[in-house]
Amino acid sequence: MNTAIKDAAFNPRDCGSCPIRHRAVCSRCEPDELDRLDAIKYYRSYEAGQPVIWAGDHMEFVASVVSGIATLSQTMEDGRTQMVGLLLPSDFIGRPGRDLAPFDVVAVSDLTVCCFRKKPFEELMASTPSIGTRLLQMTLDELDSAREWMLVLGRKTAREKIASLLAILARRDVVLGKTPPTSGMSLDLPLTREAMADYLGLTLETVSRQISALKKAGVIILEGKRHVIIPDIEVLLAETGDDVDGGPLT
Amino acid sequence: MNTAIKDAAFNPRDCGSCPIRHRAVCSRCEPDELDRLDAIKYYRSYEAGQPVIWAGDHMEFVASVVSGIATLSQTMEDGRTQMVGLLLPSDFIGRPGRDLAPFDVVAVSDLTVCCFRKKPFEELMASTPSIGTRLLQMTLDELDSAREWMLVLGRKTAREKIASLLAILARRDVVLGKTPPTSGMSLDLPLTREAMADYLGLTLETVSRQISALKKAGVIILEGKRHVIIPDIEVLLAETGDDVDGGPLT
DNA sequence: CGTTGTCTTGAAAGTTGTCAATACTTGTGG
DNA sequence: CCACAAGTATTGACAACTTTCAAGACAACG
Repeated sequence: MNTAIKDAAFNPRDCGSCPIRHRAVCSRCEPDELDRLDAIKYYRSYEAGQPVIWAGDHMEFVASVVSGIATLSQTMEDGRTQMVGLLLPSDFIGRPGRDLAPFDVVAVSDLTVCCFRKKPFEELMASTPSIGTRLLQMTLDELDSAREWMLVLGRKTAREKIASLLAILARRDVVLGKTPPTSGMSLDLPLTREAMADYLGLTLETVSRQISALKKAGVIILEGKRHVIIPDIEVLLAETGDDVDGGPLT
Repeated sequence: MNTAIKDAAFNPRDCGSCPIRHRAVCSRCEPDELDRLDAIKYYRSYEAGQPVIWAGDHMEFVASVVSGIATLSQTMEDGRTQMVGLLLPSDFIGRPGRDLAPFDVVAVSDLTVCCFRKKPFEELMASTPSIGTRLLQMTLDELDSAREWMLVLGRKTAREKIASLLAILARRDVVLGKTPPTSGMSLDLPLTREAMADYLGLTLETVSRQISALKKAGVIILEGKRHVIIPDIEVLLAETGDDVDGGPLT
């Protein structure tokens, strides 16, 4: 709750100071296009744990994640759930041209999103190629990572799954400049054991056991439950089962 | 091989008679736009089993599947492979704006594709909104189905996976008008047991056993190895583990 | 008619899930 | 300030499911 207020510290009316200005769906817009987007945008915040959208809901808006983390997931009748996406700042929520949400979206941390009413956004997109082009690029990237995740879900062992998740989180922190890709780097887990299990297609007990196993093997060091130190990044990458040619974390 | 020749029976220079004209990436093009696409297109055929692209290759073209079936898949160093897409007529291969292929593409039946050299296609896309718009729509659809498949891979049992695959194939035949969605409908499996296993994240032995189990339970009837009769479609859908509200095969 | 690729089935082993008990952390209220 | 409750995480024992290894059936093809 405090976080949400703090995160809204930039001027919510000024796209120029927006922290996701250069990566979100609007990143290719010219100043005049940005003005038109500005006219239909509004911010919305959710507390950690709150639902943003339920599968089957009518979507009245599309949105960009400004700060915080949300998950995209699917739940079966008997309660089994599978996460199908992790939404980080600059990621896009919703789909122009469809009005029923196919998946649940839940805030896992305090979350602020920049919403656009769907109808005006669709009209704007039709007249503004730079939005559609950027959205296509983002969607193709997401499709590639969904397909990479299918390999993890379908073919990797529990231990490889955990190592893969840690490697992904490490790579993301490096890309965002949070830490250099050195040995000895550390990272915070943004997810509970249960959320990790939902991401990886495992039970939370198996997640816990495999994290303990990686700790016992010296691949990672735990500080508390959520902070991980990686003594040797290459050792971690070797545990993912992936090809490691072409250098680490590229 | 005969198939490839037969499939090329329509005039390959006339987009008007193209069997995927109304569903492929070009489906929204006006006649003049089609002429420009026409100028950079060429057909290419592959025999069943042949590779179309290897992961890591430079992509010199993008393409639409005209006839036949191809798979998109990923292989680990030790040989474990996961299929991440099934490419059917009208599906798009390749990605504007990237020149290394992220996945292997293999023809599983005789295959004919309509290729566009990548550079000219990208230029044309920049000046022809109807292509980009259609490609965005197709990519969003593929992303949704990739995410649905993540639930299958991560959370379903072997039996549910087989039932889900059969349900998908049945739904596709209904949508294409090959058969009405009646009880007693039948379908041909376009994949070997091994390819099904790669799609479902199973071994081919488990695929075989679960097909036998569904047969023994009366959910399906086998005629030969590749032809399936579905006595009661709702019984099959119940085996998928999915919610079946809202009518079958919708 | 043998070869090859595909498919089925069995038995044993291994991995992961299930059920259960316990510990740790945090926040609330007495 | 302490006690308690709730949420989160760890660990053990056992069960269940899927894989692995192996043998053999079946069909297509030269």
